[in-house]
Amino acid sequence: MAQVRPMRADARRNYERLLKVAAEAFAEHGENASLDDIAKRAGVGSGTLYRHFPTRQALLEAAYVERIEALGTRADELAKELPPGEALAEWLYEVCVGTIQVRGMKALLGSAVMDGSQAALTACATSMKGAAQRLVEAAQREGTLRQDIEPIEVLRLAHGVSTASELANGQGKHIRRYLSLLTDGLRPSSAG
Amino acid sequence: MAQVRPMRADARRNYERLLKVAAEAFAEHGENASLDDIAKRAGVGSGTLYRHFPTRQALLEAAYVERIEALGTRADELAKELPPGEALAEWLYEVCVGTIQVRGMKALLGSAVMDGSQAALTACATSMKGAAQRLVEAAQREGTLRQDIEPIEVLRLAHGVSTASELANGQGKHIRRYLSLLTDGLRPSSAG
DNA sequence: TACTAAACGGAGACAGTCCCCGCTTATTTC
DNA sequence: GAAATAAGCGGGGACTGTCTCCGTTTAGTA
Repeated sequence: MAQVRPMRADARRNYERLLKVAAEAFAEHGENASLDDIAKRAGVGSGTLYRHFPTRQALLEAAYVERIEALGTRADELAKELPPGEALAEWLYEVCVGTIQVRGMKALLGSAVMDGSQAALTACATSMKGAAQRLVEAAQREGTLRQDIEPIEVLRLAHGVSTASELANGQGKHIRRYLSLLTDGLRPSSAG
Repeated sequence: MAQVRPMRADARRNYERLLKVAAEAFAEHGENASLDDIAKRAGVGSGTLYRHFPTRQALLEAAYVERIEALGTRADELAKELPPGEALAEWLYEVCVGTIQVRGMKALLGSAVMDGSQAALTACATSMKGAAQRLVEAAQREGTLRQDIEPIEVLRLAHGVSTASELANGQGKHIRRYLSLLTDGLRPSSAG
């Protein structure tokens, strides 16, 4: 394997600054924050930005990997603390909250679970899918989640729930409700 | 009431052409089709386009009202043909299909059911919400839909289902499945 | 200190939005 | 039919954003 020579000091510095500024900008203006503006705020030319991050996706991804990987870790914590079904439910809740509250993460998570997206191979995607798989399989073993459903489908449906909650425009106030509608179904409960 | 003087013949002509071209363009390039390009293809200046349709939303709406109102009519047809629960299910399916297949309609339907959107007062929004209300209330009376859910929530959830199906990227192949997951819930069926 | 490859940065080509305002024309009036 | 007029046209241009190219600068090395 070719030895990867370490980044030059100035390059590393710029890279870090760009990431920091980008995270702020995406949080503030959403996924369409101006890239030239991010470069400017980071005190570099736009050429530098595009060299480090060839696409908006790449920058978005880099800016939020940590947060996404934290969701992966969180999945395992929840798996230890709660019974599988509840762990899955709570994890999906936290995923949805992140999706809505951190502007810019929606696009990223979306393309991570999108069939045919190049992003499907990225660290974010891998980490999300891994976490989902562990929780889903556990819940299925436990018998609280139907067998005929794939981990990635659960992620896609969660994304759908985020979309629905977003339309209700309450800073995520409706996530719990819509998630439980999805879990319980739209039919009247047998208890009702 | 002030008498509304009819549009001048040339104005009406341009208006019609713009609508026709816009519907094509949105279908082809999605909701972000270039407006100047639409003007050009319709053989008018961009000023003319912006005079008739001050915002992209306005154009989108005008281009698709008919189709949306057809969905309203369709709701009533289905209500006659099928028992309420099934009518609602089938109608939601058709709504989702439209949302996905006709590029550009997603944004429109989305803002129609979005809380706090100006579009919430438009013809599209009214017609969709009316149709949803009729079907939802019938299904609730019949007892096949839980009582604690609002018509607009059903529309939002359907929009979520469209989003999820879109991520699965099969030209709507997954709509039926995701819609029934929503209807039945994610728990194992009592039959299984 | 001198060399070199890596990295920088910003000008500029391009695409999109949207407004402004001088010009054109459909309609009305006589 | 000609003149008057207001409704409507249209494209130039200011602005914002993307992304590339290439001459210049600089970190790392010997």
